[in-house]
Amino acid sequence: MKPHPHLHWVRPVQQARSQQTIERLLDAAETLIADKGFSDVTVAQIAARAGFSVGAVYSRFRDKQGLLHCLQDRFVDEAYLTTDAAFDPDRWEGASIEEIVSEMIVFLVEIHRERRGVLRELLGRTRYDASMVERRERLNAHISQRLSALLLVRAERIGHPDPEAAVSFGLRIVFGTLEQAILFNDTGAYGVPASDDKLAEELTRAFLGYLGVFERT
Amino acid sequence: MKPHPHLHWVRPVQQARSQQTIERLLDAAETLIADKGFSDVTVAQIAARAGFSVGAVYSRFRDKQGLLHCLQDRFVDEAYLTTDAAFDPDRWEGASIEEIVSEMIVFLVEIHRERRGVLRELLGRTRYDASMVERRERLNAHISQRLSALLLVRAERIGHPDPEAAVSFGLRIVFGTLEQAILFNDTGAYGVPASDDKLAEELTRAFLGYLGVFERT
DNA sequence: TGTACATCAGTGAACGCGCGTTCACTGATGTAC
DNA sequence: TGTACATCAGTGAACGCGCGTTCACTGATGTAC
Repeated sequence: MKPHPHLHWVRPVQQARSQQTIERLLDAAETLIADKGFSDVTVAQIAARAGFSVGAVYSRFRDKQGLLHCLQDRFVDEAYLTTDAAFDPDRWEGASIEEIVSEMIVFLVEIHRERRGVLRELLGRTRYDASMVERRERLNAHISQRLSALLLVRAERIGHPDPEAAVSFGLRIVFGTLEQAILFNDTGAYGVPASDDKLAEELTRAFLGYLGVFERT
Repeated sequence: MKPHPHLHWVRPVQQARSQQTIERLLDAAETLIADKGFSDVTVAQIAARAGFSVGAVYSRFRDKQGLLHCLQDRFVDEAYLTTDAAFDPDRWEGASIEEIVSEMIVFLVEIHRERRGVLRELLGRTRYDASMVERRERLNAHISQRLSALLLVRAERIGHPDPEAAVSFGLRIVFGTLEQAILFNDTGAYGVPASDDKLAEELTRAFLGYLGVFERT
Protein backbone atom coordinates (compact mmCIF):
# COMPACT_ATOMS: atom_id res chain seq x y z
CA MET A 1 0.00 0.00 0.00
CA LYS A 2 1.32 3.38 -1.06
CA PRO A 3 1.87 6.31 1.27
CA HIS A 4 -1.48 7.62 2.09
CA PRO A 5 -2.78 10.58 0.08
CA HIS A 6 -5.15 11.96 2.66
CA LEU A 7 -2.81 13.45 5.16
CA HIS A 8 -5.33 15.72 6.68
CA TRP A 9 -5.77 13.39 9.58
CA VAL A 10 -2.19 12.21 9.73
CA ARG A 11 0.90 14.01 10.81
CA PRO A 12 3.21 14.64 7.87
CA VAL A 13 5.90 12.04 7.55
CA GLN A 14 9.58 12.92 7.73
CA GLN A 15 11.22 9.55 7.71
CA ALA A 16 10.37 6.50 5.66
CA ARG A 17 9.81 4.23 8.61
CA SER A 18 6.96 6.42 9.82
CA GLN A 19 4.95 5.29 6.87
CA GLN A 20 5.44 1.71 7.93
CA THR A 21 4.37 2.63 11.42
CA ILE A 22 1.19 4.13 10.08
CA GLU A 23 0.35 1.06 8.06
CA ARG A 24 1.11 -1.26 10.94
CA LEU A 25 -1.11 0.76 13.23
CA LEU A 26 -3.89 0.83 10.67
CA ASP A 27 -3.64 -2.91 10.14
CA ALA A 28 -3.82 -3.56 13.84
CA ALA A 29 -6.73 -1.18 14.22
CA GLU A 30 -8.60 -2.74 11.33
CA THR A 31 -8.33 -6.23 12.74
CA LEU A 32 -9.32 -5.23 16.24
CA ILE A 33 -12.11 -2.94 15.19
CA ALA A 34 -13.56 -5.48 12.80
CA ASP A 35 -13.61 -7.89 15.67
CA LYS A 36 -14.77 -5.88 18.65
CA GLY A 37 -16.05 -2.58 17.30
CA PHE A 38 -14.44 0.81 17.41
CA SER A 39 -15.56 1.96 20.80
CA ASP A 40 -14.71 -1.33 22.45
CA VAL A 41 -11.13 -1.18 21.27
CA THR A 42 -8.72 0.92 23.28
CA VAL A 43 -5.85 2.91 21.90
CA ALA A 44 -3.56 0.85 24.10
CA GLN A 45 -4.75 -2.37 22.48
CA ILE A 46 -4.17 -1.06 19.00
CA ALA A 47 -0.68 0.11 19.87
CA ALA A 48 0.17 -3.17 21.56
CA ARG A 49 -1.01 -5.29 18.66
CA ALA A 50 1.08 -3.23 16.26
CA GLY A 51 4.03 -3.59 18.59
CA PHE A 52 4.17 0.04 19.69
CA SER A 53 3.38 2.05 22.76
CA VAL A 54 0.41 4.35 23.07
CA GLY A 55 2.45 7.41 22.30
CA ALA A 56 3.26 6.13 18.84
CA VAL A 57 -0.40 6.34 17.92
CA TYR A 58 -0.55 9.96 18.95
CA SER A 59 2.63 10.85 17.11
CA ARG A 60 1.02 9.59 13.88
CA PHE A 61 -2.66 10.40 14.31
CA ARG A 62 -4.38 13.39 15.74
CA ASP A 63 -6.44 11.19 18.03
CA LYS A 64 -8.41 7.96 18.13
CA GLN A 65 -11.04 9.31 15.76
CA GLY A 66 -8.34 10.40 13.32
CA LEU A 67 -7.18 6.83 13.14
CA LEU A 68 -10.68 5.74 12.16
CA HIS A 69 -10.79 8.39 9.46
CA CYS A 70 -7.58 7.05 8.00
CA LEU A 71 -8.95 3.56 8.07
CA GLN A 72 -11.95 4.73 6.10
CA ASP A 73 -9.68 6.54 3.66
CA ARG A 74 -7.70 3.42 3.01
CA PHE A 75 -10.84 1.39 2.56
CA VAL A 76 -12.52 3.92 0.31
CA ASP A 77 -9.45 4.24 -1.89
CA GLU A 78 -9.49 0.53 -2.48
CA ALA A 79 -13.18 0.67 -3.25
CA TYR A 80 -12.68 3.35 -5.89
CA LEU A 81 -10.02 1.32 -7.66
CA THR A 82 -12.13 -1.81 -7.51
CA THR A 83 -15.16 -0.01 -8.86
CA ASP A 84 -13.33 1.45 -11.79
CA ALA A 85 -11.83 -1.90 -12.67
CA ALA A 86 -15.10 -3.77 -12.28
CA PHE A 87 -17.21 -1.37 -14.31
CA ASP A 88 -14.74 -0.82 -17.09
CA PRO A 89 -16.97 -0.75 -20.19
CA ASP A 90 -14.46 -2.82 -22.17
CA ARG A 91 -14.98 -5.68 -19.78
CA TRP A 92 -18.67 -5.78 -20.55
CA GLU A 93 -18.72 -5.55 -24.33
CA GLY A 94 -21.76 -7.39 -25.53
CA ALA A 95 -22.95 -8.38 -22.06
CA SER A 96 -26.65 -8.22 -21.22
CA ILE A 97 -28.16 -6.25 -18.35
CA GLU A 98 -28.89 -9.50 -16.59
CA GLU A 99 -25.26 -10.56 -16.76
CA ILE A 100 -23.95 -7.24 -15.52
CA VAL A 101 -26.37 -6.94 -12.65
CA SER A 102 -26.02 -10.54 -11.62
CA GLU A 103 -22.23 -10.46 -11.54
CA MET A 104 -22.17 -7.16 -9.76
CA ILE A 105 -24.47 -8.39 -7.04
CA VAL A 106 -22.62 -11.64 -6.59
CA PHE A 107 -19.50 -9.57 -6.12
CA LEU A 108 -21.14 -7.18 -3.68
CA VAL A 109 -22.42 -10.06 -1.62
CA GLU A 110 -18.93 -11.56 -1.48
CA ILE A 111 -17.32 -8.29 -0.51
CA HIS A 112 -19.83 -7.66 2.22
CA ARG A 113 -19.24 -11.12 3.58
CA GLU A 114 -15.44 -10.95 3.42
CA ARG A 115 -15.05 -7.50 4.85
CA ARG A 116 -18.04 -7.76 7.11
CA GLY A 117 -16.22 -6.59 10.20
CA VAL A 118 -14.75 -3.39 8.84
CA LEU A 119 -17.76 -2.47 6.77
CA ARG A 120 -20.02 -2.94 9.73
CA GLU A 121 -17.97 -0.61 11.82
CA LEU A 122 -17.34 1.94 9.10
CA LEU A 123 -21.07 2.13 8.50
CA GLY A 124 -22.40 1.54 11.94
CA ARG A 125 -20.23 3.47 14.32
CA THR A 126 -19.55 6.37 12.07
CA ARG A 127 -22.95 7.47 11.01
CA TYR A 128 -22.73 10.42 13.25
CA ASP A 129 -19.49 11.75 11.83
CA ALA A 130 -20.39 14.15 9.05
CA SER A 131 -17.12 14.00 7.16
CA MET A 132 -17.15 10.21 7.09
CA VAL A 133 -20.72 10.11 5.92
CA GLU A 134 -19.82 12.47 3.13
CA ARG A 135 -16.89 10.39 1.93
CA ARG A 136 -19.11 7.35 1.92
CA GLU A 137 -21.79 9.19 -0.03
CA ARG A 138 -19.29 10.27 -2.64
CA LEU A 139 -18.17 6.69 -3.11
CA ASN A 140 -21.78 5.63 -3.39
CA ALA A 141 -22.43 8.21 -6.05
CA HIS A 142 -19.35 7.13 -7.93
CA ILE A 143 -20.36 3.48 -7.98
CA SER A 144 -23.83 4.47 -9.02
CA GLN A 145 -22.58 6.52 -11.93
CA ARG A 146 -20.29 3.81 -13.16
CA LEU A 147 -23.08 1.30 -13.07
CA SER A 148 -25.43 3.70 -14.80
CA ALA A 149 -22.92 4.20 -17.57
CA LEU A 150 -23.08 0.49 -18.29
CA LEU A 151 -26.78 -0.02 -17.93
CA LEU A 152 -28.11 3.08 -19.63
CA VAL A 153 -26.63 2.21 -22.99
CA ARG A 154 -28.85 -0.83 -22.70
CA ALA A 155 -31.84 1.22 -21.56
CA GLU A 156 -34.16 -0.07 -24.27
CA ARG A 157 -34.65 -3.14 -22.09
CA ILE A 158 -35.59 -1.10 -19.04
CA GLY A 159 -39.27 -0.57 -18.36
CA HIS A 160 -38.93 1.92 -15.52
CA PRO A 161 -39.99 5.41 -16.68
CA ASP A 162 -36.82 7.02 -15.36
CA PRO A 163 -34.00 4.53 -15.89
CA GLU A 164 -31.23 6.70 -14.50
CA ALA A 165 -32.97 7.37 -11.22
CA ALA A 166 -33.98 3.73 -11.07
CA VAL A 167 -30.42 2.48 -11.33
CA SER A 168 -29.21 4.61 -8.45
CA PHE A 169 -32.16 3.94 -6.21
CA GLY A 170 -31.93 0.27 -7.11
CA LEU A 171 -28.36 0.27 -5.92
CA ARG A 172 -29.42 1.87 -2.66
CA ILE A 173 -31.94 -0.90 -2.23
CA VAL A 174 -29.20 -3.44 -2.74
CA PHE A 175 -26.85 -1.79 -0.25
CA GLY A 176 -29.57 -1.36 2.33
CA THR A 177 -30.53 -4.99 2.07
CA LEU A 178 -26.95 -6.23 2.21
CA GLU A 179 -26.45 -4.21 5.33
CA GLN A 180 -29.33 -5.96 7.02
CA ALA A 181 -28.78 -9.35 5.48
CA ILE A 182 -25.04 -9.65 5.99
CA LEU A 183 -23.45 -6.92 8.06
CA PHE A 184 -25.91 -6.74 10.90
CA ASN A 185 -27.28 -10.23 10.84
CA ASP A 186 -25.70 -12.72 13.19
CA THR A 187 -28.46 -15.17 13.66
CA GLY A 188 -30.07 -15.94 10.33
CA ALA A 189 -32.71 -13.25 10.23
CA TYR A 190 -36.27 -13.99 9.19
CA GLY A 191 -36.81 -13.77 5.48
CA VAL A 192 -33.15 -13.60 4.53
CA PRO A 193 -32.09 -16.44 2.22
CA ALA A 194 -29.88 -18.94 4.03
CA SER A 195 -27.04 -19.01 1.52
CA ASP A 196 -25.14 -16.17 -0.06
CA ASP A 197 -25.76 -17.63 -3.51
CA LYS A 198 -29.48 -17.56 -2.98
CA LEU A 199 -29.24 -14.07 -1.50
CA ALA A 200 -27.44 -12.81 -4.58
CA GLU A 201 -29.98 -14.51 -6.81
CA GLU A 202 -32.93 -12.91 -5.07
CA LEU A 203 -31.30 -9.51 -4.93
CA THR A 204 -30.65 -9.74 -8.64
CA ARG A 205 -34.26 -10.62 -9.23
CA ALA A 206 -35.30 -7.66 -7.11
CA PHE A 207 -33.03 -5.22 -8.91
CA LEU A 208 -34.11 -6.37 -12.35
CA GLY A 209 -37.73 -6.49 -11.28
CA TYR A 210 -37.53 -2.94 -10.03
CA LEU A 211 -35.92 -1.68 -13.23
CA GLY A 212 -38.63 -3.52 -15.12
CA VAL A 213 -36.24 -5.41 -17.33
CA PHE A 214 -38.32 -7.25 -19.90
CA GLU A 215 -37.78 -10.81 -20.89
CA ARG A 216 -35.92 -10.68 -24.19
CA THR A 217 -38.42 -11.68 -26.84
CA MET B 1 -49.91 3.26 28.57
CA LYS B 2 -50.57 0.24 30.76
CA PRO B 3 -48.22 -1.07 33.40
CA HIS B 4 -45.45 -2.71 31.56
CA PRO B 5 -45.63 -6.48 31.01
CA HIS B 6 -41.91 -7.12 30.69
CA LEU B 7 -40.69 -6.68 34.18
CA HIS B 8 -37.54 -8.62 33.71
CA TRP B 9 -35.58 -5.41 33.36
CA VAL B 10 -37.61 -3.41 35.81
CA ARG B 11 -37.81 -3.68 39.51
CA PRO B 12 -41.24 -4.92 40.59
CA VAL B 13 -43.57 -2.13 41.54
CA GLN B 14 -45.06 -1.85 45.00
CA GLN B 15 -46.80 1.47 44.87
CA ALA B 16 -48.84 2.96 42.09
CA ARG B 17 -46.76 6.07 41.73
CA SER B 18 -43.73 3.98 40.81
CA GLN B 19 -45.41 3.13 37.55
CA GLN B 20 -45.74 6.81 36.81
CA THR B 21 -42.09 7.27 37.63
CA ILE B 22 -41.16 4.57 35.18
CA GLU B 23 -43.21 6.12 32.42
CA ARG B 24 -41.84 9.57 33.09
CA LEU B 25 -38.31 8.26 33.01
CA LEU B 26 -38.95 6.35 29.81
CA ASP B 27 -40.51 9.40 28.20
CA ALA B 28 -37.55 11.53 29.14
CA ALA B 29 -35.12 8.90 27.93
CA GLU B 30 -36.95 8.48 24.65
CA THR B 31 -36.84 12.17 23.87
CA LEU B 32 -33.21 12.59 24.79
CA ILE B 33 -32.04 9.43 23.10
CA ALA B 34 -33.92 10.19 19.91
CA ASP B 35 -32.18 13.52 19.91
CA LYS B 36 -28.62 12.78 20.94
CA GLY B 37 -28.20 9.04 20.82
CA PHE B 38 -28.05 6.57 23.65
CA SER B 39 -24.41 6.77 24.51
CA ASP B 40 -24.36 10.55 24.39
CA VAL B 41 -27.11 10.84 26.94
CA THR B 42 -26.16 10.52 30.59
CA VAL B 43 -28.22 8.97 33.30
CA ALA B 44 -28.14 12.30 35.09
CA GLN B 45 -29.69 14.05 32.10
CA ILE B 46 -32.50 11.54 31.85
CA ALA B 47 -33.25 11.83 35.54
CA ALA B 48 -33.16 15.62 35.42
CA ARG B 49 -35.50 15.85 32.45
CA ALA B 50 -37.98 13.59 34.17
CA GLY B 51 -37.69 15.68 37.32
CA PHE B 52 -35.91 13.09 39.42
CA SER B 53 -32.47 12.47 40.77
CA VAL B 54 -30.08 9.86 39.46
CA GLY B 55 -30.95 7.42 42.20
CA ALA B 56 -34.55 7.22 41.01
CA VAL B 57 -33.37 5.70 37.77
CA TYR B 58 -31.51 2.99 39.61
CA SER B 59 -34.38 2.25 41.91
CA ARG B 60 -36.55 1.48 38.84
CA PHE B 61 -34.11 0.02 36.36
CA ARG B 62 -31.28 -2.37 36.78
CA ASP B 63 -28.93 -0.02 34.99
CA LYS B 64 -28.68 2.29 32.00
CA GLN B 65 -28.92 -0.57 29.56
CA GLY B 66 -32.01 -1.89 31.32
CA LEU B 67 -33.68 1.41 30.65
CA LEU B 68 -32.99 1.01 26.96
CA HIS B 69 -34.44 -2.46 27.02
CA CYS B 70 -37.64 -1.13 28.52
CA LEU B 71 -37.79 1.53 25.90
CA GLN B 72 -37.57 -1.11 23.22
CA ASP B 73 -40.24 -3.15 24.96
CA ARG B 74 -42.61 -0.23 24.98
CA PHE B 75 -41.91 0.49 21.34
CA VAL B 76 -42.23 -3.11 20.24
CA ASP B 77 -45.51 -3.55 22.08
CA GLU B 78 -46.97 -0.63 20.20
CA ALA B 79 -45.66 -2.06 16.97
CA TYR B 80 -47.38 -5.39 17.56
CA LEU B 81 -50.71 -3.73 18.19
CA THR B 82 -50.33 -1.54 15.15
CA THR B 83 -49.40 -4.47 12.96
CA ASP B 84 -52.36 -6.54 14.01
CA ALA B 85 -54.73 -3.65 13.43
CA ALA B 86 -53.22 -2.74 10.08
CA PHE B 87 -53.17 -6.24 8.65
CA ASP B 88 -56.57 -7.29 9.88
CA PRO B 89 -57.93 -9.31 6.94
CA ASP B 90 -61.37 -7.75 7.33
CA ARG B 91 -59.91 -4.36 6.52
CA TRP B 92 -58.67 -5.60 3.18
CA GLU B 93 -61.69 -7.45 1.85
CA GLY B 94 -61.57 -7.22 -1.91
CA ALA B 95 -58.39 -5.15 -2.02
CA SER B 96 -55.76 -5.89 -4.65
CA ILE B 97 -52.15 -6.72 -3.96
CA GLU B 98 -51.16 -3.32 -5.32
CA GLU B 99 -53.44 -1.54 -2.88
CA ILE B 100 -52.25 -3.50 0.10
CA VAL B 101 -48.57 -3.12 -0.67
CA SER B 102 -48.86 0.51 -1.59
CA GLU B 103 -50.72 1.47 1.57
CA MET B 104 -48.43 -0.56 3.74
CA ILE B 105 -45.34 1.09 2.33
CA VAL B 106 -46.76 4.57 2.60
CA PHE B 107 -47.45 3.81 6.22
CA LEU B 108 -43.98 2.39 6.84
CA VAL B 109 -42.39 5.46 5.30
CA GLU B 110 -44.46 7.71 7.54
CA ILE B 111 -43.64 5.76 10.65
CA HIS B 112 -39.96 5.76 9.90
CA ARG B 113 -40.06 9.49 9.39
CA GLU B 114 -42.08 10.27 12.48
CA ARG B 115 -40.22 8.04 14.86
CA ARG B 116 -36.91 8.47 13.15
CA GLY B 117 -35.00 9.30 16.29
CA VAL B 118 -36.03 6.34 18.40
CA LEU B 119 -35.93 3.86 15.57
CA ARG B 120 -32.48 4.98 14.61
CA GLU B 121 -31.21 4.43 18.09
CA LEU B 122 -33.08 1.21 18.70
CA LEU B 123 -31.62 -0.21 15.52
CA GLY B 124 -28.28 1.47 15.45
CA ARG B 125 -26.94 1.42 18.95
CA THR B 126 -28.36 -1.89 19.94
CA ARG B 127 -27.19 -4.18 17.23
CA TYR B 128 -24.69 -5.68 19.52
CA ASP B 129 -27.17 -6.60 22.24
CA ALA B 130 -28.36 -10.12 21.53
CA SER B 131 -31.62 -9.96 23.44
CA MET B 132 -32.66 -6.74 21.73
CA VAL B 133 -31.80 -8.11 18.32
CA GLU B 134 -33.94 -11.12 19.08
CA ARG B 135 -36.97 -9.08 20.09
CA ARG B 136 -36.64 -7.08 16.95
CA GLU B 137 -36.37 -10.21 14.85
CA ARG B 138 -39.50 -11.64 16.39
CA LEU B 139 -41.41 -8.48 15.57
CA ASN B 140 -40.07 -8.63 12.05
CA ALA B 141 -41.23 -12.19 11.66
CA HIS B 142 -44.63 -11.29 13.00
CA ILE B 143 -45.11 -8.44 10.55
CA SER B 144 -43.93 -10.65 7.77
CA GLN B 145 -46.39 -13.37 8.62
CA ARG B 146 -49.29 -10.98 8.84
CA LEU B 147 -48.44 -9.52 5.49
CA SER B 148 -48.02 -12.97 3.99
CA ALA B 149 -51.44 -13.96 5.22
CA LEU B 150 -52.92 -11.12 3.20
CA LEU B 151 -50.86 -11.51 0.07
CA LEU B 152 -50.75 -15.28 -0.27
CA VAL B 153 -54.49 -15.62 -0.69
CA ARG B 154 -53.91 -13.47 -3.75
CA ALA B 155 -50.90 -15.51 -4.86
CA GLU B 156 -52.26 -16.21 -8.30
CA ARG B 157 -51.04 -12.73 -9.27
CA ILE B 158 -47.51 -13.38 -8.00
CA GLY B 159 -44.94 -14.50 -10.52
CA HIS B 160 -42.15 -15.31 -8.09
CA PRO B 161 -41.65 -19.08 -7.87
CA ASP B 162 -41.76 -19.04 -4.05
CA PRO B 163 -44.32 -16.39 -3.05
CA GLU B 164 -44.01 -16.92 0.68
CA ALA B 165 -40.25 -16.51 0.76
CA ALA B 166 -40.57 -13.59 -1.61
CA VAL B 167 -42.94 -11.70 0.65
CA SER B 168 -40.66 -11.93 3.65
CA PHE B 169 -37.49 -11.15 1.79
CA GLY B 170 -39.29 -8.33 0.02
CA LEU B 171 -40.16 -6.87 3.40
CA ARG B 172 -36.53 -7.09 4.43
CA ILE B 173 -35.61 -5.17 1.33
CA VAL B 174 -38.10 -2.50 2.25
CA PHE B 175 -36.83 -2.20 5.82
CA GLY B 176 -33.23 -2.15 4.75
CA THR B 177 -33.90 0.60 2.27
CA LEU B 178 -35.93 2.66 4.70
CA GLU B 179 -33.11 2.43 7.17
CA GLN B 180 -30.71 3.94 4.67
CA ALA B 181 -33.14 6.31 3.06
CA ILE B 182 -34.72 7.77 6.18
CA LEU B 183 -33.14 6.75 9.43
CA PHE B 184 -29.50 7.22 8.56
CA ASN B 185 -29.76 9.82 5.88
CA ASP B 186 -29.31 13.41 6.96
CA THR B 187 -28.14 14.98 3.79
CA GLY B 188 -30.24 13.77 0.90
CA ALA B 189 -28.26 10.72 -0.10
CA TYR B 190 -27.47 9.96 -3.70
CA GLY B 191 -30.18 7.99 -5.44
CA VAL B 192 -32.79 8.41 -2.74
CA PRO B 193 -35.95 10.09 -3.97
CA ALA B 194 -36.28 13.62 -2.61
CA SER B 195 -39.80 13.31 -1.25
CA ASP B 196 -41.33 10.68 0.97
CA ASP B 197 -44.20 10.25 -1.47
CA LYS B 198 -41.84 9.44 -4.26
CA LEU B 199 -39.85 7.16 -2.00
CA ALA B 200 -42.96 5.20 -1.12
CA GLU B 201 -43.93 5.00 -4.77
CA GLU B 202 -40.57 3.63 -5.82
CA LEU B 203 -40.40 1.18 -2.95
CA THR B 204 -43.82 -0.07 -3.91
CA ARG B 205 -42.67 -0.52 -7.45
CA ALA B 206 -39.63 -2.42 -6.23
CA PHE B 207 -41.64 -4.68 -3.96
CA LEU B 208 -44.20 -5.51 -6.63
CA GLY B 209 -41.49 -5.88 -9.25
CA TYR B 210 -39.65 -8.34 -7.04
CA LEU B 211 -42.76 -10.39 -6.37
CA GLY B 212 -43.39 -10.37 -10.07
CA VAL B 213 -46.92 -9.10 -9.79
CA PHE B 214 -48.46 -9.20 -13.24
CA GLU B 215 -50.48 -6.45 -14.73
CA ARG B 216 -54.10 -7.52 -14.39
CA THR B 217 -55.22 -8.49 -17.86
C1' DT C 1 35.44 9.52 7.05
C1' DG C 2 34.61 11.32 11.14
C1' DT C 3 32.52 14.46 14.44
C1' DA C 4 28.87 17.61 16.24
C1' DC C 5 24.39 19.02 16.17
C1' DA C 6 19.47 19.12 14.91
C1' DT C 7 15.44 16.86 14.10
C1' DC C 8 12.50 12.95 14.17
C1' DA C 9 10.40 8.48 16.07
C1' DG C 10 8.78 6.23 19.71
C1' DT C 11 8.38 5.31 25.04
C1' DG C 12 5.31 4.72 28.95
C1' DA C 13 4.13 6.48 33.43
C1' DA C 14 1.01 9.81 35.02
C1' DC C 15 -2.92 12.66 34.49
C1' DG C 16 -7.64 13.95 34.26
C1' DC C 17 -12.20 13.71 33.31
C1' DG C 18 -16.61 12.00 32.39
C1' DC C 19 -20.04 9.17 33.74
C1' DG C 20 -22.22 5.00 35.52
C1' DT C 21 -23.16 3.20 39.90
C1' DT C 22 -23.58 2.98 44.94
C1' DC C 23 -25.28 3.83 49.56
C1' DA C 24 -26.51 5.96 53.79
C1' DC C 25 -30.17 8.74 54.49
C1' DT C 26 -35.04 11.38 54.52
C1' DG C 27 -39.64 11.50 53.68
C1' DA C 28 -43.99 9.20 52.05
C1' DT C 29 -47.22 5.47 51.90
C1' DG C 30 -49.30 1.52 53.53
C1' DT C 31 -50.66 -1.95 57.31
C1' DA C 32 -51.93 -3.91 61.87
C1' DC C 33 -54.56 -3.69 65.97
C1' DT D 1 -59.92 6.85 64.26
C1' DG D 2 -55.60 6.99 65.93
C1' DT D 3 -51.00 5.32 66.86
C1' DA D 4 -46.73 2.56 65.91
C1' DC D 5 -44.11 0.21 62.84
C1' DA D 6 -42.57 -1.64 58.41
C1' DT D 7 -41.76 -1.03 53.83
C1' DC D 8 -41.26 1.64 49.77
C1' DA D 9 -39.82 5.82 46.86
C1' DG D 10 -36.61 8.93 45.91
C1' DT D 11 -32.28 11.97 47.17
C1' DG D 12 -27.68 13.39 45.84
C1' DA D 13 -22.95 13.51 47.30
C1' DA D 14 -19.18 10.51 46.79
C1' DC D 15 -16.87 6.81 44.63
C1' DG D 16 -14.29 4.38 41.25
C1' DC D 17 -12.79 2.97 37.07
C1' DG D 18 -11.73 2.91 32.38
C1' DC D 19 -9.60 5.06 28.85
C1' DG D 20 -8.10 8.86 25.90
C1' DT D 21 -4.49 12.06 25.99
C1' DT D 22 -0.21 14.36 27.43
C1' DC D 23 4.66 15.19 28.14
C1' DA D 24 9.31 14.88 29.62
C1' DC D 25 12.40 11.83 28.11
C1' DT D 26 15.65 8.27 25.33
C1' DG D 27 17.35 6.55 21.31
C1' DA D 28 17.68 6.65 16.13
C1' DT D 29 18.30 8.97 11.79
C1' DG D 30 19.77 12.50 8.98
C1' DT D 31 22.74 16.74 7.78
C1' DA D 32 26.68 19.99 7.62
C1' DC D 33 31.46 20.82 7.20
